[in-house]
Amino acid sequence: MSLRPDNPLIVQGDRSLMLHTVSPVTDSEGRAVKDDEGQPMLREHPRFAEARDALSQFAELEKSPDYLHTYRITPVSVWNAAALGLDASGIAEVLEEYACVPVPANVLQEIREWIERYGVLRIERRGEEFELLSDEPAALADVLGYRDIARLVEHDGERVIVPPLARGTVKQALIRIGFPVDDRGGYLDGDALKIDLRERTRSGESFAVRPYQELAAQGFYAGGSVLGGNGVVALPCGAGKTIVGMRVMSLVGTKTLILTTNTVAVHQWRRELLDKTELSEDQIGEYTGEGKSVCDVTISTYQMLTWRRSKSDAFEHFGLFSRENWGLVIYDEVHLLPAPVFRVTADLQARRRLGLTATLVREDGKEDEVFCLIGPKRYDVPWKVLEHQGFIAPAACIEVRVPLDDDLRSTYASADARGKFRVASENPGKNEVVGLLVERHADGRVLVIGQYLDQLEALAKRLKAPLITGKTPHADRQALYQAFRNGTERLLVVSKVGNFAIDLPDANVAIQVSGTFGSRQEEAQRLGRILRPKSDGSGAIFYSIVTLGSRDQEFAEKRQLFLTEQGYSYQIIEPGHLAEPVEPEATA
DNA sequence: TAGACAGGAA
DNA sequence: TGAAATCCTGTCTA
Repeated sequence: MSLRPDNPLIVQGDRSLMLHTVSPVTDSEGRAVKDDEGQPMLREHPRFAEARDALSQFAELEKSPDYLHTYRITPVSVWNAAALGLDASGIAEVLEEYACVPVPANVLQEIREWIERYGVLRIERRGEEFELLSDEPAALADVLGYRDIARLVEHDGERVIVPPLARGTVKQALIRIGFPVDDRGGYLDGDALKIDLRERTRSGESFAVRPYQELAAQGFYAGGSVLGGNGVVALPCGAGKTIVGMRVMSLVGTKTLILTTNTVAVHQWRRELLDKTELSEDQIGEYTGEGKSVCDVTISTYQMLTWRRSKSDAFEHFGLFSRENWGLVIYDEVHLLPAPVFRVTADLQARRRLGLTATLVREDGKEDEVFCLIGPKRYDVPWKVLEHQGFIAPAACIEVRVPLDDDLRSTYASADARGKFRVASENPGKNEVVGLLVERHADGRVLVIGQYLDQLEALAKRLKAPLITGKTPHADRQALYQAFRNGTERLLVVSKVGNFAIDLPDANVAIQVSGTFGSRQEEAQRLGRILRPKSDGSGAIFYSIVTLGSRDQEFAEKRQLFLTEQGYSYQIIEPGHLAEPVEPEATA
């Protein structure tokens, strides 16, 4: 391969990828154009966007400073790509298509080895037994050399039998040594249950599954074959993951257990199912602290399942998994799945399992557990694609960098690492900026979102706006959200309660004043709050306010990674420029 | 019998 | 890295 200097990508020998976001502007004779100060003029690299979209299929964005984005290729990122049908030569083609210098041969070799490992080992059903198989006897012998593997399986010298209850544990142990198993062991069908979607919702609106929702459901179901039936569907907030869940339920047609993060989500699922399926009230049960009814479709929370009287006791409600002959388990917000649920899920490998999430990334690095216990990624679609199709609102992301006052600077300097983060996060200078932004969007529906209660209380007071935190009783929250929806309240200050499960369709401005260390998925959830398409097709604006040159700013960069990967770019503006108007982008 | 609240867990 | 939110159960009051 020759040098192609016009391309944006450099593939390095350590499997990191560097992608240029800009290129110099040249005149008709190919000379770099300089600006007034003699600096070369830059524009977005013409191949940047397509390269980014291609890379996101199999690589993870690691850093995204202005001019140069760094990606990393990891085993799990490659295996997820493999499960979607991408092969080593496909990945190599993408890398070579966009690289400006030759792609190191060792990288291509490593990718090939990883990909080939996916499927080297298979679990298949033989009669009543599950067998671990490989077309390469050497590979099988190799993994049996690990004591952790050997003690889990029964090896009679010829066949390797996986005890049904060890199916998940074996897969976990194998992925840890770098062998993701292609589990074709199939499923128990569960008790049949006819679940039809309605063409008109109970509230009377016409209802149809959107094309991408149908593709996601079919991608998971795989025609009912052992090639599907497990795995994860990743869609942005507001893109209707619940509907994908329902469509899968109607395809599988069986008693279903749905697990969610909190009781609000439990109620939402039930409401949605009643609204859009033919299931009746007495077929859908809620199994929570408020009431424990087990029906054909039962919705519960992760905490319910992982509750125990004390540390040494058994999990009290695990029985729910065997109370009914479930044929499908749906894991809502699968990126938040707690560790003990992994353990139960390991025993559930004979049931179909669907994970739903906006961001497959976990901050605890347990992507490999999701991969082998729930399953590989079956479907995702870049957020920007749904934006172009009008299913989510276009959004502009803006970072405002606020300096720290002199008197706080010494407090900051003398604080330890975590103290620094807190001081910078709660920088009172931010409050003034929030004030300006709220004035600027006087006609908007504005959410101010933050992490620290003191800071939020001060802001609520200053803005004369209602504050919603974990302490706010549920009835009061409902009332405030309702007031926001019908327009009597146009400004709400919310704590972490605002991260999940609140449906505020008309919110079009979010102002983030502080966030969890470097949580990518939190940033995504928060942007998600304003992505519901607006009735007039207008766009949304997401402001992230950070303290200039502080740890706050460093963590903000990390938080932005997922959204950058999805094609959002953060425009940086100084507080002094807030007087200039910023118009939301209109839908193209 | 419902609601409010405390306590512990992860 | 830590703060905040959540959940569940159990107990108390009315």
